[in-house]
Amino acid sequence: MNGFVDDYLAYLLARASHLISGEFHAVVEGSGLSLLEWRVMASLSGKPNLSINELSDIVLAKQPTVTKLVGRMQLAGWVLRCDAPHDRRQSLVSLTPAGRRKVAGLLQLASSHEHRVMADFGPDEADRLKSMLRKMIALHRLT
Amino acid sequence: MNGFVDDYLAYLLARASHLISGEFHAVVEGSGLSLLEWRVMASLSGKPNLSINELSDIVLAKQPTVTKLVGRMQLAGWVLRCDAPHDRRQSLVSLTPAGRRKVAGLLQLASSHEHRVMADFGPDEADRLKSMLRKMIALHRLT
DNA sequence: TCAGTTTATATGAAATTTCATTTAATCTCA
DNA sequence: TGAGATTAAATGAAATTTCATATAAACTGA
Repeated sequence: MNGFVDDYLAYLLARASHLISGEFHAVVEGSGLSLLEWRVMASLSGKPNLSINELSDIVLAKQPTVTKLVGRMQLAGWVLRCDAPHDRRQSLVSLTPAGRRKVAGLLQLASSHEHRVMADFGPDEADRLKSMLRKMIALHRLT
Repeated sequence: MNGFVDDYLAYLLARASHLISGEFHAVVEGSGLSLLEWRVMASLSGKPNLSINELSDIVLAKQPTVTKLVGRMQLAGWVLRCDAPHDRRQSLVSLTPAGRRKVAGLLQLASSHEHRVMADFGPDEADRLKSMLRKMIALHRLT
């Protein structure tokens, strides 16, 4: 395919990620969210709230990017900011009811998209892929 | 770790890609290149030239982004543009001698970084990971 | 051949991201 | 306790990316 990049692990990861996420982003954008907004909302969906720093780690974006993104999402009515009880430097972000509703459907769609992607591999092979990725993430974790 | 996103294939791919590329980007940026510039130069390193469209496919960026990126890289003296002999709409990008020199060292470093990453897995397991990624890329190829 | 269509790249304006810095709160320990 | 160090988030300016569209060249079929 592309010479060097065709066999380079970092590139294979980037391209696979780009393609798989890209397929689902058609759905996400159809519902009026950007990739990053979707990631923020999906991350918040299980939890009462997350700080800006936690969010920027999870969504793989820089802190000022997330601060501004959250500002826009707050204007759009999907999230809410409040001060943390024990550390007033932190600003905790949580989903509004509207945000919760908005993300609920997408979570279903994401899950079925994932099933379709994994169906091309055997269930064993798909699990093996996931655990290799988890291992790689754990080994290279920054913290 | 992060609830939903912790078991979601698209996210595992994105995070693994982000971490592995991120490690090497420290090196890349140390040599005065951005991630995208490095991808452009690595892609060109095996070939006489590539068109803007081919490049934007390979480096996973949009066409106007690449047009402007290549403009900046040309000013910096790393690449050159020339018209395609058979289709004058195309603009073919190639490395300058300075660009070729610049990328040569990085290719070495990239390769040894990749070896270090893969060493955490057995050689068989690492190859299995790569071929699963290749298969996934092939199955979801856009063209 | 030439009108209409498609394809490749460029471009301007708007939106987003990033860098560097600031602000404000918390921690540390002499 | 309080001065200095550290941490969390916000901010302004600059750089980059994106969207929509423009431009120009190459096809296509009557």
